[in-house]
Amino acid sequence: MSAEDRRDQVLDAAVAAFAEGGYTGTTTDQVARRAGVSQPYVVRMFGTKQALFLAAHERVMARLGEAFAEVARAGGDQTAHELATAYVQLIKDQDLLRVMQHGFSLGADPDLGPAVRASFLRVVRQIRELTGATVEETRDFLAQGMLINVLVALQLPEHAGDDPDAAALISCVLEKKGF
Amino acid sequence: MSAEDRRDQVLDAAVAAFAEGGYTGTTTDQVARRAGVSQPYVVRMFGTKQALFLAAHERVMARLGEAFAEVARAGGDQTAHELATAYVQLIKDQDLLRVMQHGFSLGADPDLGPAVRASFLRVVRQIRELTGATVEETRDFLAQGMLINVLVALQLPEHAGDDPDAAALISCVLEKKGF
DNA sequence: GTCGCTAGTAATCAGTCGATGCCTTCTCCG
DNA sequence: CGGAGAAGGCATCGACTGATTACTAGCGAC
Repeated sequence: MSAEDRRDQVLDAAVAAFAEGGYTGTTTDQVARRAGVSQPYVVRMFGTKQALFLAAHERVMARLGEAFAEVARAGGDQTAHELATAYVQLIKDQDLLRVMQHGFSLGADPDLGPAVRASFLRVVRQIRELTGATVEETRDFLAQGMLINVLVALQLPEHAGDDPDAAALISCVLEKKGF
Repeated sequence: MSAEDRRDQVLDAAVAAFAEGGYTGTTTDQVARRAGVSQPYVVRMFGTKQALFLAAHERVMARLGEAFAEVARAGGDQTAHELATAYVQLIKDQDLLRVMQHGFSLGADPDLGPAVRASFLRVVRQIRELTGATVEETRDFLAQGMLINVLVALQLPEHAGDDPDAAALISCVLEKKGF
């Protein structure tokens, strides 16, 4: 297999593996097994585990950026609401959301922190440019997104049956967004 | 030292240690060193590392609940806004926020997931009871809180100088809340 | 005084993890 | 054919980690 195809394959595996387990909770061997290659090969392909995580995280954030850009190309008139719907659709692949969420927890890491900050700000800037929203509107948009992140990361939708309050909150947050 | 005092001391150390590093990224030895005791003692005191994290997480969420309850006792008339201010004041101790944030990423863990879900829902229920807010108002309140969590976890306030967009977002989110 | 209980440590074990070095296999080009 | 380079695995190392066991010092009761 060509190096580039293999790299993509390993990155897909890395996203899935890091989604459950996070950075420190995932081993390079788990990534390797998912990708069907050996653990040393994964390490050497990216140099270090840090670089592997950053590449996976970068891929996730890039995918989010592409999804938003596509909404803009479609060119509706309620861009903010359409972005929200696109976001909810995208994160039906919970792996994306989980890797992003784990990234948020790495802000204090001296090596990974700057990279995750940059990715986050890139998306924030993109949202503002696409919607032309005010800072306050951007804030509210982001806030809803972060709440969605937490609810899904907590697996509350899966456990909504256990708790009526949880069910009410979830349907309220995700209503009319096609979750 | 009495067992209870020592336990409190270790729990404080655990909150600080887990705040940076998260669950998998923190060793029981790091907790022990912070508390000034030996690593085996920490493990035996709580049985397992999981139980130690749960106790630390529980303490953090309990502290949050107490802060909210105190606002209710003070008995203002703009409870929601006062809760928000109390929240921002409380999480000036960033360790609390970080442990909470790390907890959110553990929702998929079969052992820790149910506990962090329960703690989260307990706080949600408390907010609704204290403010008498509608589900939508509760959602918006929570959403702002989750955005604050992410911004602080990303250490964006510390790095606001690097990026004008970041600075605008932060001041917008935390304005009038005394951060 | 010594017995028993509590707080706490030192030593150590068995497993795990990221990383490195060396070998093999395949393919393409001359 | 032959060799050079790329793809990829195997063996292994050194450090780390959670947990267990055995031991010691202090202290109140009888």
